Amino acid sequence: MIFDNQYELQRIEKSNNLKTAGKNPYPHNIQKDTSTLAFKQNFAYVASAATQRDDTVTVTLSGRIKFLRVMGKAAFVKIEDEEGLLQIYVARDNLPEGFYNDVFKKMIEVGDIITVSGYPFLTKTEELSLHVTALDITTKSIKPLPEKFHGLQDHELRYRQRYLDMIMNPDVKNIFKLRSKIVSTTRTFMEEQGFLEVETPMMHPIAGGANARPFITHHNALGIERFLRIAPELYLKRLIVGGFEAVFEINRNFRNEGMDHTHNPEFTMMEFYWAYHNYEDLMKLTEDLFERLLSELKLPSKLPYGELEIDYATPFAKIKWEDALVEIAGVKREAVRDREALKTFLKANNVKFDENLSMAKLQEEIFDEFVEAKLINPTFLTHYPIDISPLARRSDEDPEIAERFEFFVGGAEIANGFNELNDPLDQYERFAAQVANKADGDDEAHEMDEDYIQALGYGMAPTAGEGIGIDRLVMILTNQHSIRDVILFPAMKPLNITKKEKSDNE
RNA sequence: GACUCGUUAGCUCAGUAGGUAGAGCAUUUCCCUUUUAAGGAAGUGGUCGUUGGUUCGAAUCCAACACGGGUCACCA
Repeated sequence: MIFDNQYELQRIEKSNNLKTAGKNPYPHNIQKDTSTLAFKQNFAYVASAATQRDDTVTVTLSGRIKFLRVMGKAAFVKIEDEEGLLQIYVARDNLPEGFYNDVFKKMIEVGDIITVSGYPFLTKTEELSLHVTALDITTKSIKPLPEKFHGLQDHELRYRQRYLDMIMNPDVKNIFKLRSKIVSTTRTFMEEQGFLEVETPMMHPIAGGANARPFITHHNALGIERFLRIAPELYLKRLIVGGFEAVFEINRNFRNEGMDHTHNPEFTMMEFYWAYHNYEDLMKLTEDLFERLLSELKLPSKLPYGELEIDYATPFAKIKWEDALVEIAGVKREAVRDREALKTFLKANNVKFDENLSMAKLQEEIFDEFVEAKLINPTFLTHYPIDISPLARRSDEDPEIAERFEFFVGGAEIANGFNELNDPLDQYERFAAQVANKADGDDEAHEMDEDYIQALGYGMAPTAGEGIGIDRLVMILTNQHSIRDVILFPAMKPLNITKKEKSDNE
């Protein structure tokens, strides 16, 4: 039996007693005609009424019992629905003979969902409450709730049992309401800009579009392996080849890598591709999106993020990659394109690195170590080295530079965009180089995607594309510092995994 | 993956010269018809994360493992 502790057994007995008393502990077709919030709004006038009540009206609402204070022949109960708490007053003499003592006190308890009818009144302490004239069980809870004052604190339980977290910490619901609003606002905004929302495969024959290790799954009928997508990029660009000129997708990506406060194995990204536009247009669109989000969410332009304050006033700052290394990291201007000088800089700052790294990778080490965390206000980094931008178009002015930007807020990467490489031969060679890297042991290097090359062979209009991490976007806008606090059911290790199961998988 | 801290009643937490476990809330019984973590009285409730080891004796000391938090690494 899954419910076998003493509290659960007691509650099951109460549930059975309800049945014996002719009351279904799980009835359906509940007719409620108001909510806790509407009750408080609609009956505020009771406070100024002479009798401090209005017993000419009767309303019905449902909620979960969060507090129960029985004082002999009367009780105060706080019930909670989606919108909040409401106090109800239950007195013996207002209920059918015997109901209060035999049913209410014996069979109904904290955690149960009840439906009550009654009229509004003001208590001695001037709290607008419902004076109950009818009360019934709506859903019997056979699991006791955590302690009412401290609630549920344990992070592990909060993530594993999000439903319980939501019951005990109702504020978490606000984060997910905001998340929903952010996604729907983003979707509406993109559609208004003329983008078409599309859905591309989640199961890929080749995991491409990013450098990351994929999850592998199996197709039984075909007897082949599939990879959960690490990015939708290559499919979306096939659609540009096919003739759509502005597409976007908001959906999940899967990366088989470590988990921490900014990484969940499945995460939500918006990617969009815009033909006949360039990455400057993307940056403008990103600014416009943020302005829209702040106004839609009714947020001021300066938002707290932990100890920081982030100023979202547009236009956002722009800084070139090499300038950031010089001005923020403190690399000497003449050293920026000098491999040996970059190594000297890294050594002088006690950064461990691989001596064989290319110049761009050395720059990246410096960037990651000394620049990224300092990009607090929204900032576009531009003029990336081509060497660390395998899918981006080469600059016409400087072949070492990619027409690309990354967007940082609060010291974290939020978006990445660039002019797409549409030269099929150049793309073929870059894939070939990645394949060589893979052969040398880089298990995150791209594989050759011949169909994608074929697609580019037909000609992809000049296109700019961008990916925005939705989870991180939600984090910075809601002042949450763990990705697990913006994902309803974050990935957790399984409990009770046996050693055998584990060794079987190794 | 590394380091580190944690895991004790349903929940929040105490608990070492090593001597078969405590509080508050919850729960059970009783009192109480305007409470606000209601109050008063008396009870029930625990494989002290798991498995081994040291010991006459382990929640406590040791080891391994599991899960979680934090930091780092990985993640353009």
